[in-house]
Amino acid sequence: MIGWVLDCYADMAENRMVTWVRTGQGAVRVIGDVVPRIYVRASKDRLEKLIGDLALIGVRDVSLVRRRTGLGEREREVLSVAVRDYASIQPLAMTIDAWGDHHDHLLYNVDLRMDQRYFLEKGVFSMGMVELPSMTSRDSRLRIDYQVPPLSSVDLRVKTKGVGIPTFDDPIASVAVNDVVLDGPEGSVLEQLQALIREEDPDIIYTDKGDSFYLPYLQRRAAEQGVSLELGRDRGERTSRGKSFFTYGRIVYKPPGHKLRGRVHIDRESSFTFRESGLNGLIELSRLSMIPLQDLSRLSPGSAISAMQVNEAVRTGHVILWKKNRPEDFKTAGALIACDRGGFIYEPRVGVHDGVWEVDFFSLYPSIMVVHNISPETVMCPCCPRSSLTVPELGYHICEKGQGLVPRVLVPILDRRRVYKELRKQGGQRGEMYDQRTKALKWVLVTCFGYTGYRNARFGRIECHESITAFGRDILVRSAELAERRGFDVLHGIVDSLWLRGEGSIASYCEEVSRETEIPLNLEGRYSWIVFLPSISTGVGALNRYYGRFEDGTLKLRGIAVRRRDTPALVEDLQQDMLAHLSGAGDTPSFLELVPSSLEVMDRYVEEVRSGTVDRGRLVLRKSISRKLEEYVQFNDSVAALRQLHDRGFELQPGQSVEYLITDSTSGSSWQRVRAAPFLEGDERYDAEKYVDLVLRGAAELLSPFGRGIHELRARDRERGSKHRQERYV
DNA sequence: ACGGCACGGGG
DNA sequence: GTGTACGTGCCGT
Repeated sequence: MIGWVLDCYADMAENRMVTWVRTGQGAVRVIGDVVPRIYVRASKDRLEKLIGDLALIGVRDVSLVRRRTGLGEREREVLSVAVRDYASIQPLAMTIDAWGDHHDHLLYNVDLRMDQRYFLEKGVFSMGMVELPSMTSRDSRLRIDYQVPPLSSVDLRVKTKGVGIPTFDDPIASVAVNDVVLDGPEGSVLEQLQALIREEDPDIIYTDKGDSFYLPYLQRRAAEQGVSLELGRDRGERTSRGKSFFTYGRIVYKPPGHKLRGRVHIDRESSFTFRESGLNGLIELSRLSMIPLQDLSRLSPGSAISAMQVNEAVRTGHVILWKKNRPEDFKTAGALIACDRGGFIYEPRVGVHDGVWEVDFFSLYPSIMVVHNISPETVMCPCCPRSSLTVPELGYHICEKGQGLVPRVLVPILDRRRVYKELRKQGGQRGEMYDQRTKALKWVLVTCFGYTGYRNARFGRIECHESITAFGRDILVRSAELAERRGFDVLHGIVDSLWLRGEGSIASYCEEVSRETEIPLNLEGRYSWIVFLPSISTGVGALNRYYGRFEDGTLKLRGIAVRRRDTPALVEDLQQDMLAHLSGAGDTPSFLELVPSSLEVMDRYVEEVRSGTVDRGRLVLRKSISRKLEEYVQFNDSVAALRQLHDRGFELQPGQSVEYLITDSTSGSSWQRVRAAPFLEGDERYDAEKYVDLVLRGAAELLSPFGRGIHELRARDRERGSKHRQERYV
């Protein structure tokens, strides 16, 4: 019988691996074994002593084997220690670790995932095809035209009885499974739900906020009603702990995961990869990283690339150094940053420009890593001190002898992304599927660069990060020079993109640059017009704030309010409406002609705000919080809203968002100043003048290069106000 | 004037 | 298990 690997996890009590395989006849549970091994590197004498010491505490299944303990190194003798009890891996490692320090010995393969160990040993992988009952692989990980498993799914939606923020004490109002709505007495709803899930037997259950609220809520209600609720195919949920952590330059909150057994729970809210690239994106990354779908849905693309690197290392005879250091030590700035000047930026020419070409490199940073063989073991490798391959500006030499781990992992990813893009262009029913795979791979590629500079990454190294950005700057500068030589005017350039104006052949320019740099430079499009915005503080070109209209009519917007998460719907709508108005222009003169009339769009918004009739929901601001209420040292709108929530017994974790309406922006009292969104009833007075100012700012952001900055628009507003008053008196 | 605080990026 | 550093702008004191 043939099936697909749906899920895999360790049964810690029995020291066995449980794999769920989806066959034509449904899902089958397969029990398997893997003996986890940890490895110790030490001097010969020390290893002899370790063998004796381990025997004293009852660990006798040890042997000397040959493995690579570092990238680019030859195999050496290490001690392999079999750990029969899955729960003892960490404790045993800590015991051994405590017997000496890192001068005496180093430990390896301590913190590998159990599913990863199992898959690597069996030669199978998540979402791959296997033959039962032997669990032998009938699939190949890097196949492009793989057969996608026929997964069935249901959508689970829960409604609670109660007002404001739902709590575990609210009874269930209704539960919907796809289109079937279950309501009535709570106990009966839960029993019907159980029966329905058993009958439908879906492979995937989709929820929104299933992790952060609804699954634990349903369990709690079931316990309260004295009924049992089992949403998986086997008993028990695999839960983890919620956490706030620092990433992407800010704090985010990750709720505890609620993973089912034998069925996959995907919480759309807590799955970045699903949101960005759908089920096909998840499946693609699950196959490549060998991380089970359900786990992967809760991980970042960075974890996926990291897993791919670990897998590649293990397959090529490496053992993986134990990462004990947890991320409490933040980077001490200084020397590191001095070397790293980030991506190169041409100062944009502020204002509107027409007939502008935009060209972008295809996955610039990952391509650089491949073309220039950048990897932790290849940059300043000990084997090629006189290598002719060097990094611009920095002079680091790069290994000439072999391809590094990072490029080895990247090549198939870049190839796949290119092929999927081509397949998508050919059209057909599978277009959407290829598109999703492309998006998933794109994210993996983006984070791969970030990981090289991440101190907690397994294969990170700051010199790699520096080298990549140095090559990037060099490539962009050379490309800009080539453009100028062909008579193009370089209006703006940032990291992997250039904006050019001129009469030359853009196609042959792209060809030339692609040939010279060995990295494809693609034409993103031609703008009818594009506006580069100034920085308010410095007045000169802002790097990443622009909006433009492509010749096919689509808009490209960066860095302006519509793109920000904290912008209220009102201001977002304002900018969209103004942009729609401006997109009627086809060139610079007609654009400038439309600027005055675009202010009429703004005027309508101002009037609506002052009339007091704006739907309160459109005025809600959302801010993510970086700390707990008591840790804030400065009073502001968010803190006011947090206090309100606190007063009513709700606490938010760092990384969660707070939403509120501004009711009196000048008030020092929390309840006067804002109204937290969960307590909104829809008829409260809002601070109209505050919102008028937000509208003016939204408009000024777009029009500041055209004599309509915030000061001008405020003055105009005051003037119109006094004119209105005069008219009324006349 | 200055520190506290939050946001974006890429398709 | 969690990409980086940085520019930017608003707000409160």
